[in-house]
Amino acid sequence: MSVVRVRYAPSPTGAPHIGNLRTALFNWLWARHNGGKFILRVEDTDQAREVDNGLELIMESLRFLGMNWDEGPDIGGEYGPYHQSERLAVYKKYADELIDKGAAYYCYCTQEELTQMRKEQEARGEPTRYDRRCRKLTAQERADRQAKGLPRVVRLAVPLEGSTTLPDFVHGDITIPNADVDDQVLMKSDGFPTYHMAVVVDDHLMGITHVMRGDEWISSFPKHILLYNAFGWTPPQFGHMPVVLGPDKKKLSKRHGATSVLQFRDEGYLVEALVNFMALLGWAYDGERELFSPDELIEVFTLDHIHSSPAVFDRAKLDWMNAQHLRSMDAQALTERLHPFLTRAGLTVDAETIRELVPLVRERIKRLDEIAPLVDFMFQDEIEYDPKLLVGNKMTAAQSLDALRAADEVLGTLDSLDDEAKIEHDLRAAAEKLGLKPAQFFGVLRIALTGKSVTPPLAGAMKIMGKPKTMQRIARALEML
RNA sequence: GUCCCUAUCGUCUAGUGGACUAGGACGUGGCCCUUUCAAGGCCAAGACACGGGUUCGAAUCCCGUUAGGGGCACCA
Repeated sequence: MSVVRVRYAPSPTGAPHIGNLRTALFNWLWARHNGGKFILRVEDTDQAREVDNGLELIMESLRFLGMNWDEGPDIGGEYGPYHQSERLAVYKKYADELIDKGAAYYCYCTQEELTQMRKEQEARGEPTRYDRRCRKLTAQERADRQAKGLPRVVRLAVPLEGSTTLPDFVHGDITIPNADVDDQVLMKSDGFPTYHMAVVVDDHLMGITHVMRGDEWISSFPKHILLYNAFGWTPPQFGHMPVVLGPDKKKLSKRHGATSVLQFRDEGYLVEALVNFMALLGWAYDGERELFSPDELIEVFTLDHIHSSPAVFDRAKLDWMNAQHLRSMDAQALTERLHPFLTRAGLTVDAETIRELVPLVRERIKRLDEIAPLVDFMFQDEIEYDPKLLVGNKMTAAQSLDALRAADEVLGTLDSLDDEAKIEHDLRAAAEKLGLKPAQFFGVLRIALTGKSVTPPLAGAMKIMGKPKTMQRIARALEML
């Protein structure tokens, strides 16, 4: 069996969104599953649409997701160059070959002629397509135009009869009458190839074995197969991936909020979760198991389970999945991931302390960025809160006072607050002695210590804050009561 | 308009003619646990778009209908 070679071939028009990257992921998984090659190629044949840092954003997204490539514009490879704009001579050569074979022809129609033609077709209620007038040019007419040096494009001479069968491993074979296929432009008048020309030539030259691309390409699929036929090349295996939709069932776009993985990364989603989630968008293992590490995905990913219908991107499930990965993650790794999110929130916390924070927060956050508001009180010098909160529901000020005094006394006798189990035990005993429910007792203490009604467990928090800060907060609360 | 693709719980999906009174997960509701919040456990509601065939038998095959989506560029 020949080695699997797949590619991700985006055009550098901005940060790739989840939909594009999901397709890239399928390619990458397939390459890794087979020990094959994953190639990054830049489809920059439209100068007008290009964005300056487009390629950089694409590479950054891929790197973040851990999708490493074996050949690409930055690292080269034996099939380079990997920028289509640097392969112009190659396309020219193959276009000439098609002309020589009679499988393509020069077209001298101007933009104006074409729009005029389409307008008339529309008026007559006909499908809009090139009417092949230049294909019908006589040798004399052709020579005349050539002599005048008129701008020209190269068009594919689609067979007038018959039909073409498009082999697709996700949709199954699709057969299209050739009469429905337009004489597509292959080479633009500026010497650049169109997507159709470049993709076929490059996939063939680069030895691509499987093409997985978005569903939106299926309508130009016939042109591609026809081109392979015209060249006498064997096409790679094709699979068109279902599109990813937003919650409104429309194709995912910026309108739906975050769509770039870079944004997701900044919001505190884990690579592991993002990869896991994207893999399950249009692909399933067995319908039962759905939590996978990237390595596990590589192992179990196969083409036969790719869906043919579109999938809606469900943020709630991503959140759940992120939380799952957060919990199963190694403590040290989680510590490292959490660090920047604390720093960014203005909290200076050393790695050792974050390590202690991990068991306190890992089951309470769904995203990394949720850590700061959860633990900030431990690192601030002063906390602000409404003293009224010190008296809980169904409690009197006297009871709160008793609770805080008891806590002050219990904690005060301890050398340090390092023994969480002991603290908890002693505090519970104190509550019982006062005839207070744990919820009431700890509720008051929680406000005194944190200023919030929702926090991680108190014993763990006190341990991290240390005795002086803890005692000082209780004292301050006592003053306010 | 025309060509093409798609159609199982709200969402992601399992299902490839009989094991389907259609399974799992997210979400939702309830209960349990509980130091708040989570997490966890248990339970519940919830789907084969519609209509025709084919077949002893259809979520599964075929044909229509409907509804979504995509294309119809010297854009990818």
